[in-house]
Amino acid sequence: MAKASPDRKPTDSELAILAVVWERGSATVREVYDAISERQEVGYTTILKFMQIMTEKGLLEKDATVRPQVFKATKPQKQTQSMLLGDLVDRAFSGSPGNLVLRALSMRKSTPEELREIRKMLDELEGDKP
Amino acid sequence: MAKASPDRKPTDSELAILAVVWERGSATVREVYDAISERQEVGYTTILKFMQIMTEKGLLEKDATVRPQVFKATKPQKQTQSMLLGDLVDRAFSGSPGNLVLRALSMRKSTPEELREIRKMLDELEGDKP
DNA sequence: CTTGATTGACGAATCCCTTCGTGTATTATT
DNA sequence: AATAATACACGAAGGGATTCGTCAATCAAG
Repeated sequence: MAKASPDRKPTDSELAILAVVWERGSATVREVYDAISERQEVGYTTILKFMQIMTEKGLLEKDATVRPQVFKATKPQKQTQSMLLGDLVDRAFSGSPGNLVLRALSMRKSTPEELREIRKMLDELEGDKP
Repeated sequence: MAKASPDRKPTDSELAILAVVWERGSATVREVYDAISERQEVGYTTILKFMQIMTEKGLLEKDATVRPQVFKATKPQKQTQSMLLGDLVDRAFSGSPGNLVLRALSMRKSTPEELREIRKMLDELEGDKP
């Protein structure tokens, strides 16, 4: 069988598209275009081309049986997030996730609920080690 | 005066070089080359070219008065880390740092000391809000 | 069934990252 | 000082990411 691209990291532009698809579960080219063009000046065919390439790469898959064909992500958001994070940790944080977490927290943008969530996660992690 | 690139995000290769420079405080081309070529097959002139371009971009600055010229980073590591993190949060985590932190923690690679550090940071953040 | 508007496929142009080859300047050694 | 080794500058090639223009296919109205 033909080997696709061995799990490359999506580019910034590709991530922008993935974000829309993840949020909606699935999306047509026009839906993605509408969402992105709110923030950036970009052409419809540009988005289309990207989504075609992403389909070739295996980042998206399309259902061509329906007319405005709908795309969905082949990999769940969480998995891609983990990959991206691991990459950043290795490359910019000396392989230390804790290091990264500290810096992320110091950005002071987390809501109280999030902080509570994080604390709960900490409890689990530490309780894990009796 | 000529406007440099307005704080672009360093590429992966540039980050690899920055990592070496940050760790040493400053470094010559050969030092960076030695460090990186331990892990990757790469040419000396390739590293040199990168460091020249990075100097043009303003990522590095060099002291050319000494003979094996020494380079150092123009921006502190923490600042670049924050930029990279903010970028990733916006692009892949819906702008929610807490979201990112949770996922980073779930990677289970943090040491107990790091977890303690993180808890301390949490305490500060929550205490901050009387 | 025509016609106008969307949608989809393709190819080409451009830009920037990445990688080296080559030639020159500088330092070290004898 | 002569020669070898190292360091530096410059330019150019290769490739992938981006961006669009163009044209064919499909759909919605009338």
